[in-house]
Amino acid sequence: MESRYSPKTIEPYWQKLWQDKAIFKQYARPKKFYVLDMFPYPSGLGLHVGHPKGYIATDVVARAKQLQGFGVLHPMGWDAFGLPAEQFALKHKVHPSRAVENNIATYKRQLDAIGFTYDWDREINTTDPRYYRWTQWIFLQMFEKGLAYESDEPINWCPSCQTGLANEDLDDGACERCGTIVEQKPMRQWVLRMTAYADRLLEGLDRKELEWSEEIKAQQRHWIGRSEGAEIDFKIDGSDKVITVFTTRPDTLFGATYCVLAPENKLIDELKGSVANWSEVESYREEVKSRTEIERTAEGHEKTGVRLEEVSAINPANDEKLPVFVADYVLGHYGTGAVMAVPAHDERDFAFARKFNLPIRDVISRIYILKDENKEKDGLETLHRRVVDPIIRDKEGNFYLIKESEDHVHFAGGGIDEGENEIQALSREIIEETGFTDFTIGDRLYPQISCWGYRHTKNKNQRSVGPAYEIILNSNTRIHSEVEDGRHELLKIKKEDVLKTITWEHHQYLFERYLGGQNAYIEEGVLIDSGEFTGLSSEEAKKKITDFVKGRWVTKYRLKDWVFSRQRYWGEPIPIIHCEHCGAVPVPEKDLPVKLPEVESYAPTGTGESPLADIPEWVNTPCPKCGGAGKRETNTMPQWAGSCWYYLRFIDPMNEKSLVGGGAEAEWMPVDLYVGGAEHATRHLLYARFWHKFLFDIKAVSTDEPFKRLVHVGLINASDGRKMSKRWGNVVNPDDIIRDFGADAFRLYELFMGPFTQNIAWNTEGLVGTRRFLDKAWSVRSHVSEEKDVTDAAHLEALLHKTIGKVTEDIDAFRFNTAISSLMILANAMSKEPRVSKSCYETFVLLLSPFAPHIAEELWRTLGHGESVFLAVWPAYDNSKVLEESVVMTISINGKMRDLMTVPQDISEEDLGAQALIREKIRPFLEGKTVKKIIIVPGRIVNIVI
RNA sequence: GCCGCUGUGGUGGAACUGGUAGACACGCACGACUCAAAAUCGUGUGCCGCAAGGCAUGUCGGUUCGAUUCCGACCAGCGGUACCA
Repeated sequence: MESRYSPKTIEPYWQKLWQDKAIFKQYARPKKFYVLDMFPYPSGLGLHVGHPKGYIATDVVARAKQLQGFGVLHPMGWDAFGLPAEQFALKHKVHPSRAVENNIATYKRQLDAIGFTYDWDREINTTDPRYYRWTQWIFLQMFEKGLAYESDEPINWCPSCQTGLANEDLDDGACERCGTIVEQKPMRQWVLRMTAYADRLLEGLDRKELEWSEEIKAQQRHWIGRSEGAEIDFKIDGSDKVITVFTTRPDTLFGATYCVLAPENKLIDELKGSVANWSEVESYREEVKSRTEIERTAEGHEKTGVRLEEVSAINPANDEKLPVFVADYVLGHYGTGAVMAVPAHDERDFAFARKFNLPIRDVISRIYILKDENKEKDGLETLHRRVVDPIIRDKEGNFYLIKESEDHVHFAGGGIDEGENEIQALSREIIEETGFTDFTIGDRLYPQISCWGYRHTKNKNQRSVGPAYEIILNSNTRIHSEVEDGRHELLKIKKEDVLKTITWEHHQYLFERYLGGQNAYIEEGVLIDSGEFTGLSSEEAKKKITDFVKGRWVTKYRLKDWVFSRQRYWGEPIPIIHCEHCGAVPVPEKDLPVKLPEVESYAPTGTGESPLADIPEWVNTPCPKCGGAGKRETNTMPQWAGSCWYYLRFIDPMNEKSLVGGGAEAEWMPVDLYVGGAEHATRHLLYARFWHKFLFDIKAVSTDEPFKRLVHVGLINASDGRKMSKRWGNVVNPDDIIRDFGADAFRLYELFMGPFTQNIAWNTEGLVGTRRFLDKAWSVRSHVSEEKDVTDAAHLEALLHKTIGKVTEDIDAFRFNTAISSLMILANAMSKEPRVSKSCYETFVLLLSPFAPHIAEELWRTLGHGESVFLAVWPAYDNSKVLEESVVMTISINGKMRDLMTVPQDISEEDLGAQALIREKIRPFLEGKTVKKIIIVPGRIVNIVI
């Protein structure tokens, strides 16, 4: 054995041996474990130190699992179609296939230097025709089932990248690659009906066996954006046309005071003849069209719109005629592109109504149920009462008037009597209760509030509901009132103290909303002023009102179908032939793959057509159905297509009969552990789940969720906190780190830096720590006794077993940083011992081996083993060896640590308490105090309460 | 705005089901070795204080004998999403 640890010599040696001897192809074992990385997109820049973090983690797990007796599948491949590769090729004037080849070679060399267990016999490359043959095959299956279809809807078009994009490819309305703001461009495109799987994609997330972080699940749920609601028809007055609106709140239908159509809504064109101000409407629509999504949102949600003069919609609930507007706050692509506006209960409608001076009618009130003794009593008559409350302030708003009665403090409101309206009742109540007569009635506040409870003065249940108004006192003119009789007290309270002073909860709420300014009440509650539905809860009313107006209960999604064609060269050709007679005809399976033709120029055409369209000898081909003249589809698939199913191909990469053989598929699926960046939450992971569920439906796979456990890796940023990028000149190359510190120190450091899922800044200085640790682990080898009967000190043995437990658990839980720290503690302890037993050191080497495989293999062999350490067996944990005879206990006074005491493991509680009290450090604290209680937590703490 | 996550020494971070806050590591200081330096080894290192002791886990409250951990309100940062009816 070398006396000095030299990673440069041992690392390439063992890497070669592991490959040559196929150490990591123990596939025949009875238990399987499929561990997968999100395969890289090989860019021209090569790897930086941030990239391998996830790969190192899966490698640690793969090695540990093999030691624990599993047959482990741990493959690697390349995702290489798509714009980045094509743009790199254009810039460097090489063919994309050449560029990809070179980039892969660089990546592979860099990865191999880190020492991974990949089975390169299973390497796949999405741009290889033998691979994309099956990507095309899956597309054809979708086409057969009607899940792939052509559409002419406007799509997101990036004028700089010259291609259409899916919704998922946008970043704040801009192309996520180049930052150019996208346009809406109508063009023919292929679309995958992902919405058909929306519910199943949601459902799958709720499965118990799916071990995914809440974060990613929440992101996917949000992206799918399922909402249930009603489609309700509003007839157009004097016409047979209807406006169909979508609403999640049919319970607010009686509060609708107008309708809004999205500018894109085709119904507007149909109404052209009856719109009096057509030119105004038309110019508004033009204006909206010219503004991008970004501009629309940048305006701070300021509402704009135009009324369709002389058009009215009829509210099917009460036959009221409502004005109709066109406004861009209603989106054309969601729901039905039309809404009923209920300003009292929707923020956007509220803002629009205020701006355009439209009526606001509240039909939902918040319920307050009085507490305890004031709860409604069964079997009593229930009174329904309309009330109104004044919020009375002086001119300056310095103080507010509140009434104190019996044991409550509240606003001085009261009931509305027969024949009175709100304003009359309000005026009367103010004068009666406060005596003030010179006041102005201000804003009516939202919402009305219902207060339900038992009134013992009447021995009845009472449900009162009503609005509040702001009242401004103009002068001190007063007359005789209840206050003067001494029955009540009138309090003058400063604004900031009002909330504290009021005792009725519903009046507190009222005042809070008053302070918050006028806004819509968007929560659910109980219906008011809603005809026969008055008094129902929102929940009850939703379906009843929908039925009443013959509406349909429907489900809508935010998720859209996946725009699947790109007008670029470097992608999988879509295997379709267009024929004048037969339409879109699938390429027969026997003719797959449709190979991407070799071309001189693959730059985008600038016409919105794929460069493939310029190659007549490729495009022109007979129709497979009728034999007539046909033309190949010239659009290609998006970058994400190949990654939708690659994990299946790893299982059976050479199969020429099917994408994956059934037996092998059933043997290895699902993927037990999948590790990759969180940035793929709504694209790759959603797309792949969609394809997988489809493959499950056509019985190509046996599971309907592909990835059992998903862990997302935290990013490594540059030391300046920014992303590592050529642009900032802050990129650190793993080659340099491996040259200076060795691959093992590099692997350890990547995982030791911090919690695995957390983002963190790179710091090369930290590497000396993990390197020193390896040096120490190496030097301890010279303490190892060659004699058989040497036993370790008791504390070392206990520590060893603690470490076995800790490392085993931590690897499972992805707590690599603390696993490594516990290995450091063990190494430090061994280095202090003059003699360490061989078995102790061997166990240490085994525990270290997943993290630092090269040094572990080298040390293992010097201990006299002829076979690889990775064919050995993971050490077993013995709990009985962890317990020591004596234990250190904390003595604290009132929870504060004061002293430590070493006692035997089996000491009785009485002895413990007694001994604690007479400790030298403790006694001074007890002087002149009484000991109230002594709390003992065995093995941990004695707490003296004084 | 909404959803999710995170706030602990000079730095990265640790703390199991509420029980010694700061493990492990970096850095720094001092010492040993050396002609010297690097490397290595040893000792120390939350803050204030000579000390006894006090103060400390984003802020303010609460529960508890005892809170980084549980509860409530707030503040800050990161990520996702945003006029989705």
